[in-house]
Amino acid sequence: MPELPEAETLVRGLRPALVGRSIVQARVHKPDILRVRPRRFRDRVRGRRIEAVGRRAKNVVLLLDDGVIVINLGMTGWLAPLGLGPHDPPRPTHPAVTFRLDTGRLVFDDVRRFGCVEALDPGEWAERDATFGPEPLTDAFTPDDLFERLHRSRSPVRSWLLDQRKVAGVGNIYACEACFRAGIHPARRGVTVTRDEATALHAGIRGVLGAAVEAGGTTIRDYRNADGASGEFVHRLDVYGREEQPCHRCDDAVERIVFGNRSAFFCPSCQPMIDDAAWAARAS
DNA sequence: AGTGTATCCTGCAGGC
DNA sequence: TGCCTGCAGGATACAC
Repeated sequence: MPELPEAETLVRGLRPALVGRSIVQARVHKPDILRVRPRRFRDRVRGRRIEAVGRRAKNVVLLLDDGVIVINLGMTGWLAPLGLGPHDPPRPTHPAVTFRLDTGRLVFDDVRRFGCVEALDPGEWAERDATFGPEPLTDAFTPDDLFERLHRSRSPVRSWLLDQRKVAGVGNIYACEACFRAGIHPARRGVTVTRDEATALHAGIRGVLGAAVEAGGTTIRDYRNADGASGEFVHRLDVYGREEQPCHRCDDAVERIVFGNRSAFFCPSCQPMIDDAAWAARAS
């Protein structure tokens, strides 16, 4: 569920509550949320101090005085700071890991348990960090770079955008929205995207992610920020979840198709399909 | 190598 | 009411 804007919103809410706190002990309620045995995990985090709270791709990153906790929220994961501010968020319903702090506690709550909590040493974290593509809201992400790499791929653009090694933090909602903003059919092969279209896609990705961060993310069903509040960007989506509703640009009906086992939403008029044959004809 | 599919898990909505 | 199917914001292990 959470993509870059949702993880970023959560991080911004957690930061003031968590920086400077120490982890007294961790309790693992659902061991399948870890990648190591619970005992090993507990040993790695016990007694550590939280120096900083950040985000990389869709992950919440707790920088410790010795090591790093990386939390992948999966589809339904969120972090509840309890006893750390004036108001508590709603009570977690499916706690997977609880960090008992010197003051209060932090609960990783995850209904579907697709999330993952890891305790890495600095070297392991550097390795992991290097597997992610550029952060789309930083200068490391440029239109030229996007074009050069996308143009070499035969993947559908939507699928390419979901690959965290290509661009960090983009998920299904914002991939669909960015394609709409750029006028690119989500199933078009990367190789068919022109330099101008890649520039528009770059602007679309940045625009939609930036606006969604400002709006506190998108709540379709489960997403909650650190206060337990919903994300308001759901009201500003152009195509995602809007099957059969009028396109905000041309009034035609938004369509839904499935590929890569996931729904893609698009406007058939604003985002015409260009397949290999059409691409060949256009190139000649 | 690079793409596409199936799968992990739970909850909910809709059809009958 | 209850049972069934399909669907969900992610990531990855496989098949080709």
